[in-house]
Amino acid sequence: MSQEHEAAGTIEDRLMQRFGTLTPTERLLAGHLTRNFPVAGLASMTYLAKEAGVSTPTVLRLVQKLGFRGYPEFQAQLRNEIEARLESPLSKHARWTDGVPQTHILNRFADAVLANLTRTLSRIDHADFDACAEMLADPKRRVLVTGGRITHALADYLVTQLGIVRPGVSALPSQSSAWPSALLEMRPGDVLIVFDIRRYERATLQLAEMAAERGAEVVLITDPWISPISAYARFRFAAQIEVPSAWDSSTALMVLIETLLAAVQELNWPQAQDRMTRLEALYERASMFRRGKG
Amino acid sequence: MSQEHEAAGTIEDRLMQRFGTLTPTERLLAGHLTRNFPVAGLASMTYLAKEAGVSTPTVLRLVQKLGFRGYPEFQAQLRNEIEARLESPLSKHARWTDGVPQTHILNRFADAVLANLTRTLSRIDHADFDACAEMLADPKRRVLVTGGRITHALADYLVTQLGIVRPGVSALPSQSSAWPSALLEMRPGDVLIVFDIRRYERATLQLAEMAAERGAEVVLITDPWISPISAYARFRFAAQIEVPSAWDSSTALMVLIETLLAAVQELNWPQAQDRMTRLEALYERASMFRRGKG
DNA sequence: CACACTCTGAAAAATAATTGACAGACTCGC
DNA sequence: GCGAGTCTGTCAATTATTTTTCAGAGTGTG
Repeated sequence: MSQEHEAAGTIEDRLMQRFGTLTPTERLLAGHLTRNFPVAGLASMTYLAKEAGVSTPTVLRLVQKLGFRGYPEFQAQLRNEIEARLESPLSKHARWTDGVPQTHILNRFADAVLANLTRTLSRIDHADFDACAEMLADPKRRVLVTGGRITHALADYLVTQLGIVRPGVSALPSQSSAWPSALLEMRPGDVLIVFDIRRYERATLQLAEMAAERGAEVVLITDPWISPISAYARFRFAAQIEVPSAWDSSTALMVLIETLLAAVQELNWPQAQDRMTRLEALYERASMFRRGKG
Repeated sequence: MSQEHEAAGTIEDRLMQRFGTLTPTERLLAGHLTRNFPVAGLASMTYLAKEAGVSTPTVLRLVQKLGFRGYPEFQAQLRNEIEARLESPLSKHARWTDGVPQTHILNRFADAVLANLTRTLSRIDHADFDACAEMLADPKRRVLVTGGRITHALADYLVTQLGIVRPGVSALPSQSSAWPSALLEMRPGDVLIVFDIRRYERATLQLAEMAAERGAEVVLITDPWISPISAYARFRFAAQIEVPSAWDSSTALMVLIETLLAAVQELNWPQAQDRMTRLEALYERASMFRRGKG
């Protein structure tokens, strides 16, 4: 069903719906607005314009594109929405999808994921975390990543993103028959990142063992039951993975990955930035891009 | 810092605290303010005065008794409080890793991710969501999945997991040169799931367009700025992706995927369960074949 | 009942915000 | 390259809002 919600809808909806039709500067503003929603819109137009880095007429034009006659009308609507939001049971999950019973899969799942995340994050030993990030930021070490049946997609993601920030990152081949030759190339001080959850695979364990023997630093990303690889790991991070389904959630793993990535990126920002701009240029040249800002 | 703000605390607290020292008309105003807190305070002083049935100087005097230099300062403080209140209760900072400054990347990132998640989940149109899950649960439709430079890992994850639950799921080849032949095989009613965020790629847009022309149902998973593919999509889901880093977070996308997976799995649980046990058995045999584990 | 005092709102003055008109900058198609 | 068209900020006019001033109304006291 459904693209008829055009005319009305909440301000947030309208912003998203019309984002495509906005001009570059207006997108700048729309971005700022959604990022700091809704409070940013409560300030005066002048202030909002300054914060977003645009001029006041741009603010006015955007607001008019959203269907309001003027800024005051926009603010009135915004206040109404805030009122509605604040009045609904604000303690619990009032922010999940309204109009759906609490037993709907959406709500049950959202609850579980949120709980997983808070637990996972609060369990991180920050000293370990910092040390691990520092190790991963060292460009002299090469980094190999491997995952299991389910987690290989996450390993892949990590390789892609970490590979943007620093050189020498690669994925281990997916067939374990090809691992020995990869191990042979490994130097002491190199890093092996292993994803290993539930159904721990024996081949992965052996891989970690051999890597550790060859002097590689093993980083283990696992579940709360802790893979046996832990024995060979210099760093280990456990993510909560249980959700109301027959399989395990990878969301907390994803957050772990991204948090590490953020830390590594922050640690050697100059190089990372340099790599990113160069990479960007290469991509730019390689394919035709839509115009527009990121 | 010399003088004011001796009375700290939230505006509501201050109102209560000083209620006793107020004059009759000021109490009228204070009552109105607490009854319609906090939205009443966001309007202009003139409007607020009229609503409360007092004059504008009275408003100003009350606000000054509360310790503010003027009405604008009062409103700024009010906005801050609203912002704090609108933040997810879960992102109350106390939960994150203690002993680390709030500015540590771990905390900043955790905050951002949590906010993204609540935003993303609360934004899902549940009717759309249900309809989409039902469509994906239909075993007669084949499902193709494709992603971009960064999102291909997510597409991969979706294929792996959805492929466990139902038959006929595959990833589109990664080179766009191989897409035409894949399109040729597509039948009306088949589903194309497209991940498309920021830097929207032109080739992906064309793919979606052609698929839609051939009668395929397009499901778009995108960012808040909404990929232009939206025009061809039967269903579209937007995930918040901004985090304190130079790249975009995929966590919210991951949650979207998993929530959909959970819904699909729930919809045809018997078949899914059957497939899962059979698959399990196959993996068991395969690993024994490789030299087994206990 | 006058006096001192406080409280209150009307109106004016000061300040800030909103909006429209315009012109330079930029992009795109040719 | 060049013109048509679009975008965007500067500026000024208009409008609204905040703040000050001040006089009258209310209150309680001696």
